[in-house]
Amino acid sequence: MPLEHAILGFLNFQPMTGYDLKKNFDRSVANFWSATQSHIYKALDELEKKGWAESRLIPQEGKPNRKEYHITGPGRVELRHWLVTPLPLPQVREGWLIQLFFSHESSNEEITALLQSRKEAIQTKLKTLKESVSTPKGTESNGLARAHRLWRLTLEYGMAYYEAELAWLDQAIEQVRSLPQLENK
Amino acid sequence: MPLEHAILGFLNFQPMTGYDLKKNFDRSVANFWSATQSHIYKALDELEKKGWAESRLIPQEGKPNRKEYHITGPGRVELRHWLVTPLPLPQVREGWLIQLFFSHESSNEEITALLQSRKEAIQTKLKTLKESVSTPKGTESNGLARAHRLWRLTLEYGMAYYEAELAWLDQAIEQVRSLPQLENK
DNA sequence: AGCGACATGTAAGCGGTTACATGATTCT
DNA sequence: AGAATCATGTAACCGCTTACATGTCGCT
Repeated sequence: MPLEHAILGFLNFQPMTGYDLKKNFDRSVANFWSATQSHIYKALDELEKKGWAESRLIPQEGKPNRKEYHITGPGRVELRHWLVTPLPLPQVREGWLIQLFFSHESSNEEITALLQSRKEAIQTKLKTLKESVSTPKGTESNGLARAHRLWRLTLEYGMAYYEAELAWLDQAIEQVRSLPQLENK
Repeated sequence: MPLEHAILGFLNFQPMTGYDLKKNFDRSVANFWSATQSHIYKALDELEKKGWAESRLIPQEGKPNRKEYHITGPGRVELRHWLVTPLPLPQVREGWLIQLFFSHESSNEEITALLQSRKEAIQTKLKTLKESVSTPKGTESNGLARAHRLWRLTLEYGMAYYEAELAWLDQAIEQVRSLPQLENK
């Protein structure tokens, strides 16, 4: 389960509360894995049950108490093991391809509009990705070079992916324009 | 919900049982949307509740009875509407990018092996896609040209996607090889 | 004798989302 | 006065998967 292991990954860096984790998710891995607060809290319970993390209460004044989780020995072992174990390719699930597939009764213009709207959505996604890669947040100090380059790689993956899709969309829009029109209707 | 609408798409072509639908899913859209039998039966119940499909029992001898579903008027309206309504981009969820992101404590060799194994998985996926595009199953007769070309487009999307990922993988493997090694360990 | 095609479903569980609930402090 | 930040969770639901259950016919 990537969520649990992502949490372990963060805890391996430093102890955190569920709240801290949420912020870290949003800041660093939201591009390829988002998590809701409630989901994170559930996962933390699970991690504690499995003995991969432990929590301790840190009382605070004026603010709610912190329930800080830290990774355990077995947690580190598990994390290291998971990190080098290839994940199976999950089932592809692209609803909009279903639309395209069954669009033979739509007009060429309707299909083009559908593809065009997807193109715009992808373009804005690509734009925000490009912005986040050009603003290197965080202190790029001493030992971080390695982690930083891996982080960049994940961003580059996203960009390559979106750019490939845009190229396909352009070509698909061209093809749809020259499709034989429907007879009936 | 793409599953329900995919079923409507098939029923719009001709009346079918859950069993027939499963076969059609496996044959034609499995590349981008797979469905289990149990899931299809549930969705058919739903469709009937919503009035988008109706069933009738066709007794058979020697074989189990067929419960054949056909699309209704409102079902057709719904399908046409859904087909031209852009879907929101779903959350990206790539577990293996989580692995890459947290791999800064793995050795360069371990990271390369991970990417390499993904490369092989993608290559076999691409190969089967290429095979299915070169064996044009089904009668390519008169009115099918339009539907057939849309089907081809979906396959081309898959191929473009996998090829882009392979290109990225090659480049990523190169980069990882030249990463500064870990100090500690 | 055993497997695959034909045909229908139920039940349990899992990963994830959305909505709800609470409450002090600090900044605008 | 109102919003944002800090901080924790529960409950309900949803889409989907996996496992289970049943039974005939025809082919090898």
